[in-house]
Amino acid sequence: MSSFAQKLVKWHQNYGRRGLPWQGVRDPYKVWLSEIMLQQTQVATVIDRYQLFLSKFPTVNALAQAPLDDVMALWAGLGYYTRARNLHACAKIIASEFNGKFPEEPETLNKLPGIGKSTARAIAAFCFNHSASILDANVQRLIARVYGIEGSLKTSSENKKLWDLADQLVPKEAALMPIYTQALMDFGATVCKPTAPICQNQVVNNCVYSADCIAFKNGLVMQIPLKIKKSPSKIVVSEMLLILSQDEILLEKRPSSGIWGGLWTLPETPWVEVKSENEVSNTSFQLEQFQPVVTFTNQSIYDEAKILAPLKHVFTHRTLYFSTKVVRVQKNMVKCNQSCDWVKKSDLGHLGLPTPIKKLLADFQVLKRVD
DNA sequence: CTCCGGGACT
DNA sequence: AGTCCCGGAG
Repeated sequence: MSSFAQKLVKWHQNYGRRGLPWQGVRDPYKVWLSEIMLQQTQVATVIDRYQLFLSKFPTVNALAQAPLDDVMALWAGLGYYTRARNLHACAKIIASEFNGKFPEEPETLNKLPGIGKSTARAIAAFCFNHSASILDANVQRLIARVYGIEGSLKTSSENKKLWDLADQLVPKEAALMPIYTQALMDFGATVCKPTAPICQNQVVNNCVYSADCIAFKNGLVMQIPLKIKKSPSKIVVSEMLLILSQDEILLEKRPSSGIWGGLWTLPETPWVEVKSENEVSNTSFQLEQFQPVVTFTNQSIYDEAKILAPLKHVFTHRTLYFSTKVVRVQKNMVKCNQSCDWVKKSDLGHLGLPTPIKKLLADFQVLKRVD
């Protein structure tokens, strides 16, 4: 075994994370689900949702047969909703084309929707002892530091270098692949962290790679991996309508792609870009901007509605400010198109709602708080 | 409050 | 290179 893998596995025996519900699991369905959830999402957030998801959809066939809306509802709040749509699409393919059994080769897994190269290898390693390395952000950071790779990890040459190194470091015994792969993830998450890695602690630096790590020996740990400047996010403004009639609320189903794709939101105007935060409060909207989705039989219903102060929500590279008009109506005072539906307040829990909308409805006591 | 981290897809 | 969200850290 390479000394790298040896050290890592030994470290994991003593200090690896314990008690996570997907650890030690070899069932490809469960491993796949956990890996997709853990993409871009922290462990603490995933734990409960993973259990909930499995209790609702115990098998890949159960997931494949579920309506997409049910899957979206269960995913709501996790973010990156393309993952949920791909998850459902992938389950259908596994059920129909693979007889409900996940393929074992990373190359085959990688062709399925939502399963990239690294996730494919994680599934293959955990479930089938496949001897190929994962390369998620944790592993990239670890290898880049140990080998002192100072340039951008995004360039194709540096990226290839990382994959090559990662594969060279894999243990020879295939039976060690599950534990080694888990160890890679744990080490990046708890020792070779993006901020405050263990080796930067002046008192106790017990990192097993300190003697080998080029970044550590050259004092470059915090410079690696090179952080790319992100382009400033645009500021957009919108207005939403909280339309209530008795125990029902009017919601709009968003198109399946784009922001909050496939989720249910309040009817809203198109998002208007403004140049600075100052312009947010003096951006005004008109009833016509809700067409063709929603209109009222009487203009005054809109004009006289109470308006709530703008709320802020930050995306990767959009910052949204949305104000909300609250309208209480009879249903026949509203005209809406196909993308809208009246939903009973008691049914809101079954729908996929974006986090800020959920929060707004909870604050407005339309939706009962879940936490 | 602001900032930052984290894969797949196009 | 740009598009997708959220929660935790600071």
